[in-house]
Amino acid sequence: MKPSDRNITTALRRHGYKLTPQRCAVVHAITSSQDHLTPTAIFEKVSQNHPGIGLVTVYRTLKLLAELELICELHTGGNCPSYTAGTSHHHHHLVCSGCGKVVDFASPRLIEHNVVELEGRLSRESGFRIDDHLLEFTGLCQLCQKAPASSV
Amino acid sequence: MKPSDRNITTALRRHGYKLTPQRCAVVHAITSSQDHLTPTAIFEKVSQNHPGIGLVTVYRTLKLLAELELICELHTGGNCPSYTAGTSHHHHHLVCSGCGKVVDFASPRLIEHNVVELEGRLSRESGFRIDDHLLEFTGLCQLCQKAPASSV
DNA sequence: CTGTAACTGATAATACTTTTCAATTAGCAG
DNA sequence: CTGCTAATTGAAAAGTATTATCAGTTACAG
Ligand SMILES: [Mn+2]
Ligand SMILES: [Mn+2]
Ligand SMILES: [Zn+2]
Ligand SMILES: [Zn+2]
Repeated sequence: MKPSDRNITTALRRHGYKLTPQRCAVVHAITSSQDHLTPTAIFEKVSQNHPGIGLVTVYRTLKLLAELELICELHTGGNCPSYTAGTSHHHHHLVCSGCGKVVDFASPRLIEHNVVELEGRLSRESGFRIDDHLLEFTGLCQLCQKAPASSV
Repeated sequence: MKPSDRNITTALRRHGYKLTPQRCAVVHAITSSQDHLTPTAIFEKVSQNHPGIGLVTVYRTLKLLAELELICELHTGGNCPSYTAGTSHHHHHLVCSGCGKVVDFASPRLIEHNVVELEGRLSRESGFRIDDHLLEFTGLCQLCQKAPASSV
């Protein structure tokens, strides 16, 4: 077991969760890759050394690890696609993680300027051709701060 | 038909698409709301004045309008959830819209500083309690710039 | 060891989106 | 105005992703 694995597994134990071979396998699949992996990709990776593991268990473990913030989950969990008019002007989003409400805002020129500069640097370093950027804030809207989240 | 509707419908015609009542209804549902609406919400809204419309048609129309960039689609279409180790340090993402590859990067202190300032302002203006932010660039990785996208 | 609550995996259920295809229709030519 | 035709629609089915149920198994505290 690699040290990076141990960090996570001991954290699991510390939180009172049992250390099953399945959970260890999922952790190892994640720590042993540089990439962001989809649940299915992780399942396939785990299945090699641990045939018979259920995809369900992979989902459960990922959810658990992400909740404990032991792994990085990409994309704000929110209900993914939603649509609105007025795509014309470049803008960004403030998303309520309670009810899903979205507020559009324009980011100040200063930030946009810095971001464009950063785009240039990242592009040079990574070889990506960068087309667009997205600045997104997540939090709780006024209503959801009071009431416990009422979901969409 | 509101002027904002007309903008979109004439654009549709200009691109050679037929102007069906269903499409007009979907466009109107979107332009007549301030919010970002999910496909289902749009379907329900349209169904009121246009019972019998198929959910399929709503999906088709949304896809069309988004492709023509006549409406704003929230969240980078990408295959939503993916996981990686090392959530400890705050970082951001560079995502390939061709193959889904994700590169992590730390944004420069200058940007983080500006963003925190912006958070304060947005919070005051909107009443949101802001918990986190996400800066995401989308583009094409080196491979996908050559080969036509090979999907995940 | 033993007991038990936590955990697993097969299955089913749910949810969301796309495909298929026969019937309908928008919009053009005449 | 017709009449034609390719585009479009909607019902149904299929595909895909995720979650719930539940009987059997297992990690681990005592
Ligand atoms: Mn928007
Ligand atoms: Mn990451
Ligand atoms: Zn809210
Ligand atoms: Zn790529």
